[in-house]
Amino acid sequence: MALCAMDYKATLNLPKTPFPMKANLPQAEPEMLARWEAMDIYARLRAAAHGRPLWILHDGPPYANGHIHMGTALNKILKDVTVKSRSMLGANAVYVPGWDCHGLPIEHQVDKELGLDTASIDVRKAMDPVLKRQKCREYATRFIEIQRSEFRRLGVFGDWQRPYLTMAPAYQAVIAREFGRFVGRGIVYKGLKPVHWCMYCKTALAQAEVEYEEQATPSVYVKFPLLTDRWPRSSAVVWTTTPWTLPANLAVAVNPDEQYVALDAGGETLIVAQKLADAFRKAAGLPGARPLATVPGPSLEGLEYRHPWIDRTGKIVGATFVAMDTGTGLVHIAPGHGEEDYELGRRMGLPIYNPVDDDGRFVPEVERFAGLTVWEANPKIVEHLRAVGALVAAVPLTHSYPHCWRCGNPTLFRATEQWFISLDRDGLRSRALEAIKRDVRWFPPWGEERIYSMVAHRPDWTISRQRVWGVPIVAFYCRACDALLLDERLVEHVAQIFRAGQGADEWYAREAGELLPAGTACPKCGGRAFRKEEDILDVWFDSGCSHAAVLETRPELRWPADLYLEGSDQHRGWFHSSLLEAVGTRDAPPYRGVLTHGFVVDGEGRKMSKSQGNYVTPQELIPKYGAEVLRLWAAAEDYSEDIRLSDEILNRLADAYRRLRNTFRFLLGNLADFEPARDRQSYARLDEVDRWILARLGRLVGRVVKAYGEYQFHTVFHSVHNFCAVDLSAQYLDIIKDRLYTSAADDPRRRAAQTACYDIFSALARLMAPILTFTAEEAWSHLPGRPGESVHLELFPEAAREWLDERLERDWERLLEVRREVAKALETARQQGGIGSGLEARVAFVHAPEDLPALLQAKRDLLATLFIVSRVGVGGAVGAPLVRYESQEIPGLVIDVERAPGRKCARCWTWSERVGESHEHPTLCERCLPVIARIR
RNA sequence: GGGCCUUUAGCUCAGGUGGCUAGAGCGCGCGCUUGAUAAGCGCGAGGUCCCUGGUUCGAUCCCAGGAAGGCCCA
Repeated sequence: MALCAMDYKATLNLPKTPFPMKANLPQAEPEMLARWEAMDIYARLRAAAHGRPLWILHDGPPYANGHIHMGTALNKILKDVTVKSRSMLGANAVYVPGWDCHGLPIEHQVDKELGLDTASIDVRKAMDPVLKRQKCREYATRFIEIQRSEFRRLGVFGDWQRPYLTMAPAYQAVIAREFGRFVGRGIVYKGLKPVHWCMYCKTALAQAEVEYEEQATPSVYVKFPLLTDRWPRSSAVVWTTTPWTLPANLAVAVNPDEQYVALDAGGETLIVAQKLADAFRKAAGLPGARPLATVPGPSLEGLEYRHPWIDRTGKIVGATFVAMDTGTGLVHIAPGHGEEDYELGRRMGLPIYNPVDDDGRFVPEVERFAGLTVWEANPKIVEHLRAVGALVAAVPLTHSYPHCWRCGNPTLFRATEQWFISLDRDGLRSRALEAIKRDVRWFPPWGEERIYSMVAHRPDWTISRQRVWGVPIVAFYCRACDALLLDERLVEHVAQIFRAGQGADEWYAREAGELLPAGTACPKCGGRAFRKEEDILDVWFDSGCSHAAVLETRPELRWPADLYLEGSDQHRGWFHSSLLEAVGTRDAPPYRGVLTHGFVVDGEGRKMSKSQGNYVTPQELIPKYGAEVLRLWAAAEDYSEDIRLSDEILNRLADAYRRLRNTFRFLLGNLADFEPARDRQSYARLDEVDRWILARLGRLVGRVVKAYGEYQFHTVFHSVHNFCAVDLSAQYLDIIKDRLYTSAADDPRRRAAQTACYDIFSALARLMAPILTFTAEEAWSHLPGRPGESVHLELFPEAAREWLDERLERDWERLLEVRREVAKALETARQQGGIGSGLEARVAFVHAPEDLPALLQAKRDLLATLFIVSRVGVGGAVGAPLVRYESQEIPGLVIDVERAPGRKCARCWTWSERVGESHEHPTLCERCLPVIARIR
């Protein structure tokens, strides 16, 4: 009895797999995380990699404040991809994450919670420091917990049980000890430096505590009489918006690259920049002032001037920072009141003069204005300038000026005592510069130039902060004579106390005498009573010590690290502080390589900001796309530049994800009955198309492994995705469907195709595992045979030598070109309604140019399969075709398309003239008959 | 304002040392298939290679200037 058409379907080997098409990532990922946790994947990885060469990515600690954002997510994903890929390349890639715990942002949050963030409260004295530090510690701990679970949710593997924390007592002890090492090198010093100062809160303000607001100020043009007879009654004219800084004036700067003019202003001579002369004449109400002479900037340098009203002289100096957009091109320099002034003053050997006290009042030595606050003094100084004839003009002006974020009042820039590490006293700068060039690889290469010029031009490292939440600067003062007690051995002694006890809290819990070795005496006066320094170390010093506190102390790690991997802002930050710390104490950089990535920006390339409304967070995206799509995003983008993120981008990546997942699924579906040990076919028994795809796979493996080695993850993604979409889905898999489905299950040629599918799947799952961490694992567990317990414990695949067959690749490259032309010919026939499926067609090559006749002849038996049509004629035209197609791409190639002769086989859907030969199965073709016979 | 960097189809990316009708995948449009089916296949339409000059027989690629954007300083 003949089977009806529907029943033949049951005789096919259609794909079958429990690996679902729909990933349902937001739900599935947490289950996978639980599975990894249950098997303790990180410990398993360590055990598996035991004895392999160490490879260390040292984690730059994120700040333990707030939830993670897309930037931190990107960074951690890139680190994870790096670590996982190194592991699969054969290394023992240990990853210890860490957190940066000290510092102002946390302390300020705690101040707020405690109600200490109001004006006129000295935060250092407002409460018991030990108590406050406890609050800060709790705050940091809270966010470490939050961030840890957020990072783990991304699928990042690492030693999450034992991360490093800069607030751990042992770490704090290392910070103190490292500070001591700098002391031992003799390059730690105390000096004056201008900082933002709030005279109402009576505190120094960090950069982050300053807000810029519009403020109305008097701007004045002031004459500084020159002591020269080059011009009659000449004066340098400066312009300033802060008249109160004039008492501290010690120099006047000109730009050596600019031209100046001497203006004749009714018997006196005024010197201003040529470019600003017109604007000056207008502002000064001197339209008639005529230029007497042009003077190059450098010829003004060295001239002496008299202070407008104070009995002292100063000199004109050159400075390239003098701008030509406003003012007169001559800048009044007060080294105690400005950053650039300070740097210039130091270079010129000027004193860092600050005549303003903590209350913002002039000190007694300032005649006329002593006791006045700078704001009270401002108008009086202008008046006085007018009285002594030094005022050329006063112009009211509104400009942005720094204000205190706590009390909202305008701040002063005022020199205060700070601690520094000298960059030049012991050659730290030059050693660091040499290390940058000689000992470190920078990815991308321009990172080298960037950090090089920063180190080359930076001022001495200011390491002090006037705060509580951090590690103290371990120094003492004699109560009797106020002498500074700063000694490496004393610092080390204190560091031991930190290590043995409650970390740096010991500093605050103990008196100086309990911190110093018994019998310590002042070297100056022999006094035995001391007080403690109150400043703490800058957090950049803390994190800069991580190489010492982590790499050197953990037995599973190694100094130096192989790689630091952070955003490009860290050239100024952690890369920089770590380098200075390590070179300063160990004469070598803490890393062999530094990789940087750009910043996350929106779809238009603009920075993300909450106020702009283009800000998205991982917490919003993960429930929608799953962490896997974010991982794919991090890997797909070229991170050496800015990384764009938008709905369209994520949707495209979700599409790409589906394609990759479906490729896995299709491969697995066709491996359902494949037992590698039993069914695997040798290379020699594979079909030609199988050998071709393995050659392609070999190329892919080579390219991808190389790309991982060079951290070129976007190349990995694009290569694999292209392979799946083109080589596999559109070509190989489409071609072998017929063989897989219609052959007898154990037909060696079917097993041959499965052998190729097995190798392809096994390679793809491993190649993508560092990126598609969840999906590769899920798919891997469905691999027939006995796959390892986790794909992450595997190594990357290697291409078998026999796979590479250049002759085969060349032939197939050509055949696939022809295939594309056949597809166009079929499409033409389809448009005319002549055929639907390609199997309804027969194609014939009417003309074929050059190499093609021989090639087509040689491959004629596989052409129908390759083109997925029912018949192919290579011997010229036959009868009147449905369509005659002349190729544009391959000139001279002419293809006829006609309806395939015979009837459609009910089982394999191929058209054949031999359908109907069997009485038992009148709807089957000659190919299907023996298969059915075997199944019976 | 200064230093470093970026700018190739709607999106993500390729385009060694200057020379082709500038490529790929995705997306989009139109078909096919319904035995990868909330899938698969085919065909097709998309680009003043940021702009302006210059060098050159010839520039996406080299040089100069500019625009937009990013990071870090000021």
